[in-house]
Amino acid sequence: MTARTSTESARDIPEATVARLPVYLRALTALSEAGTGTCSSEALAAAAGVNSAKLRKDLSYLGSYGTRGVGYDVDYLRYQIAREIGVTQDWPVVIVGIGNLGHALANYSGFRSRGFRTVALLDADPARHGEMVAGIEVQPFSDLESIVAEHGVAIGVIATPAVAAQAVADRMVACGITSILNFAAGVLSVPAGVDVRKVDLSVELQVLAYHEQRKAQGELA
Amino acid sequence: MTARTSTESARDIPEATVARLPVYLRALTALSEAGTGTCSSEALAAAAGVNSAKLRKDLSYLGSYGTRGVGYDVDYLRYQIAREIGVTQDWPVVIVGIGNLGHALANYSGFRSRGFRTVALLDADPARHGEMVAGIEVQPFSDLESIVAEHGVAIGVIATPAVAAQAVADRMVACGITSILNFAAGVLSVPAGVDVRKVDLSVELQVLAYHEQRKAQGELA
DNA sequence: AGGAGTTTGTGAACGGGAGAACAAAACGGA
DNA sequence: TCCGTTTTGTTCTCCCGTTCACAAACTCCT
Ligand SMILES: NC(=O)c1ccc[n+]([C@@H]2O[C@H](COP(=O)([O-])OP(=O)(O)OC[C@H]3O[C@@H](n4cnc5c(N)ncnc54)[C@H](O)[C@@H]3O)[C@@H](O)[C@H]2O)c1
Ligand SMILES: NC(=O)c1ccc[n+]([C@@H]2O[C@H](COP(=O)([O-])OP(=O)(O)OC[C@H]3O[C@@H](n4cnc5c(N)ncnc54)[C@H](O)[C@@H]3O)[C@@H](O)[C@H]2O)c1
Repeated sequence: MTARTSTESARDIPEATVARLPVYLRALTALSEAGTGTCSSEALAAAAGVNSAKLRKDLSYLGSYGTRGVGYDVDYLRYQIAREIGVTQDWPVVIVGIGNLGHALANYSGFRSRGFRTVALLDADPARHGEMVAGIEVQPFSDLESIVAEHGVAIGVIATPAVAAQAVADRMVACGITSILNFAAGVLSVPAGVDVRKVDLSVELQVLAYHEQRKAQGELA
Repeated sequence: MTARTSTESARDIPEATVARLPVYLRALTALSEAGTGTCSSEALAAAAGVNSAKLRKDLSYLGSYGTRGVGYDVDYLRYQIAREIGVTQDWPVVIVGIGNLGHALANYSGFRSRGFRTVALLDADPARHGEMVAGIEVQPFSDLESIVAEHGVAIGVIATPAVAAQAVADRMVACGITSILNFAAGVLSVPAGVDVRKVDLSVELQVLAYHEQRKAQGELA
């Protein structure tokens, strides 16, 4: 929006790099827990499953945190990446649609341990209200506005059926949520300034099926 | 492997296009159910949430299934895409790790309706054996080999904790599975010829957090 | 102090995908 | 039959991301 004259970490990081930083972060955490103090770009790249040149270029967008001839300090680099992607702070999250998938998400401990705190579970079905899931009570969807206002929620997760997803997204956007993780099928339309990421398991399986079919065809030749 | 002298559909489709074909397929299904017989690239692109030029280029890799001045026949195009990505046939699938996420996946009807049939639910924990989930009995993980052989399974889904994922993948590969959908964190190492797709929900949230943080920084300036 | 050995950070070449723009083709009406 | 309209299929250009390759920088050993 405005010109970016601020302090450090003001350079804009390529999207492809942003998507890999969490992978590096996880690999560094594993190394740290294993007692490793220092690692080379080669070793970290192997742990993260990427090319080492790509890793070094990715890290170079953050700054020069390595030492030539030595490598990277695991804990220091871990902190720098965590700070850059914003997981040093605590992100309140609401999950809407507590069905099969919503239950699994609510019970997933990996979110909490990475800086995401589920502050509410919402569902439109009155039969679900009051149920305790992972220590949190399922509340009516109509409580969305007050909860978002109270906790300053910026991130919402949609796990409702596809037909309800757009309406849920509209409500979320209206009350100030600016990032949405969507598990429902179909495209969400949201105003500019709101980020949507979509996870579509059917697409993943269908891509696998395509390649599988090609393998089978090849064998006939 | 060998030169590709076979019949039609022998051209190789770009990966980015392959990943979008399932999206077009879903949009076409919705149009068909709404009674639409014909649609333009513009209309279909809007329904799928992509640029119309991109859509036309994607479809051109399959062949010339449209009619200039008219558009595409919805059902005909739907069949052509389904055939190309291999969802006209039935794909048997095994799910390993029937915990929170495994339950949700087993209960998900969207897989069955898109040509994927869950033939077995496997778990290493004896306490889970015999439990019925979505009409299927949870079986011991050691039954993997016989089930894969019996049903000709080519696609496996891993929903175990991260520590077990590599071992599960090794067993899958050893008994002939050549496509894996992995929900566990960390990188899987598999031999060439085996496709792995990874779904990492934490990464998705962290990417959202990164952009969210940048938005917040911008407001201070 | 100096040289050999490592490893980072980055410039440059390369490849693939996105989007604009247009020619070719089909249709409909006169 | 012919012309205007619509929409596809494709070409061309640009941009982003990947990878190679190497100079700069640091450590360690003699
Ligand atoms: N279960 C899976 O493994 C899986 C996999 C891929 C995609 N999905 C998608 O995720 C979504 C949820 O799947 P599921 O299996 O959990 O479905 P589900 O039917 O079990 O749960 C949906 C929940 O959303 C609630 N809901 C419906 N309308 C609502 C509204 N307007 N506001 C708030 N809540 C509402 C329902 O009461 C229900 O509890 C679906 O869109 C599905 O396509 C699920
Ligand atoms: N629940 C979620 O929403 C969610 C989200 C993102 C990622 N994940 C990932 O998905 C995986 C599963 O998550 P979950 O919440 O279902 O965990 P969970 O602990 O509820 O379930 C794991 C299941 O795997 C079984 N298992 C363990 N070792 C096994 C082995 N060697 N062979 C076969 N089965 C084995 C366990 O008995 C258990 O039933 C984890 O890796 C998790 O990080 C889960």
